[in-house]
Amino acid sequence: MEIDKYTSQEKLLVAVDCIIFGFDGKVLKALLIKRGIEPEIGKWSLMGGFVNKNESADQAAIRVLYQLTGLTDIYMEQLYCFSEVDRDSAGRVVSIAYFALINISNYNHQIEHGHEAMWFPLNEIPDLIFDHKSMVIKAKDTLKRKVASNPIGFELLPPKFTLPQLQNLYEAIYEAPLDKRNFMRKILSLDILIKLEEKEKESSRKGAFYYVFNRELYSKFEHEGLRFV
Amino acid sequence: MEIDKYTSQEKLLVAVDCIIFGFDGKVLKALLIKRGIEPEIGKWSLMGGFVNKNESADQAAIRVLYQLTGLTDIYMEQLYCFSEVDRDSAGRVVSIAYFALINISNYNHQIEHGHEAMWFPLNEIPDLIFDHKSMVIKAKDTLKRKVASNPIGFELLPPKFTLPQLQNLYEAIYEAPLDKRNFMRKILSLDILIKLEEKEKESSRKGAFYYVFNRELYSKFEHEGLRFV
DNA sequence: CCAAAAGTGTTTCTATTACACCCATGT
DNA sequence: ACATGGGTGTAATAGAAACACTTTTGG
Repeated sequence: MEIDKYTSQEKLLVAVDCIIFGFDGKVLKALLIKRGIEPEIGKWSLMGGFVNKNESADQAAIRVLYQLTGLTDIYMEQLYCFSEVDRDSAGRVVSIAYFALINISNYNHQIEHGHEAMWFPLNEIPDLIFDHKSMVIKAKDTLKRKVASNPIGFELLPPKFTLPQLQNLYEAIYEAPLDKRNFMRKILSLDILIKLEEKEKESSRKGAFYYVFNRELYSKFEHEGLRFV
Repeated sequence: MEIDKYTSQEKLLVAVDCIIFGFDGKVLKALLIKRGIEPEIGKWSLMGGFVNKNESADQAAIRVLYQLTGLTDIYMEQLYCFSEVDRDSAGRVVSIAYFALINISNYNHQIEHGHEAMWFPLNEIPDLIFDHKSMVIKAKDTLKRKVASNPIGFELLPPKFTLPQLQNLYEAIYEAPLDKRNFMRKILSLDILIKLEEKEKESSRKGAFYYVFNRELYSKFEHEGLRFV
């Protein structure tokens, strides 16, 4: 049984596309796939799929991401709805773009999923189908803006991370160097990180202390009241 | 002739809904209409309509606004795409919400358009159909955030306005009083307003100088580099 | 002459920036 | 012993916040 009292209205195909960001310690990357269906089969593309009648766009984005990468429980946020009439050369498709932030090491483990997926540094994104390039650009802008006042950068790092790692991340997002002392002071003054006794010893002889982000400490602020950079 | 190679995919109804903000000199308001179609006919609602196959969501929003108010050339921005499966009780409709900023005196002139439209102060919004209330709330949040770093507040005022009027607007949006001297200094230091010789004499005996926003002066900054408050 | 709103400066405080050396450790 | 990246403090500057009186003019 289906209710639908809006007869004689034109329906449209509705899709989701995901800009998946990852950080390898040095540069920000986006995950792309070789498109598996016509048209434009074989070209690089964002991960996407259609929204079914029984699911919301959020649910579709989560499903698509899971089907194509096997990933669950990842940070995802609606970016923008792209709806130019001719944006898809094969039909009228409205696409709701999402951006996702993932800890890149979580995905390299499960690349065996078989899809031809590949990480591209953001300044080496190849030609993409349709309007996917502008989706990536908008996602990058939005990330840059949001990361300054929301605690979402942590989503791109492992649960335990060092301050130099966090700083590298911010430098990659801003494409600008930051002062080590000022950065440390500012981040620590927010009082949302917990310092562990343990040290990361891979990338230096001295070793850098691990920290974890503490959501409880952050939630005191709630209403976007923090400046991270 | 119609191309559409994505056969066997479910299509959905796609709509736009507009949160129209106005400012009467004292309080921020939203323009609502009594819904003219079933279901929920006669209840208060945002202005909305379906997206046709041959138009983008932006175009649909502009069209809907024109059809319902007669207004053209107004500031409008995509807010968010609402797509919960049950958001519309009469069928599966994905709605792309837009917010519009208008100079309220432009619309009071043409209220003869016959639709049962009415301005409501933002803190006196009645019950609205579907998820329209959450659209209004999100629009208000977004406006609050954007107005701090983008020169969009001016869209809510007449072309010529006084600094006290501008301050009242910011106070209404922030729901907080601002210091007159600090506000004036900050706004004028941005160097994007041009002072006219003319004074507004309605609201005080002394009269307040008119200013106009100068888009050329602003465009030097471009990349969201300004803080208005 | 008075009520009502416009306009005007200075000081305090807080946040941001700039900057250079020592520390710990594995090889 | 040395090379490598981690960790630390202080001074200068700029921006934000607090604050009260004078000006204009229509009635």
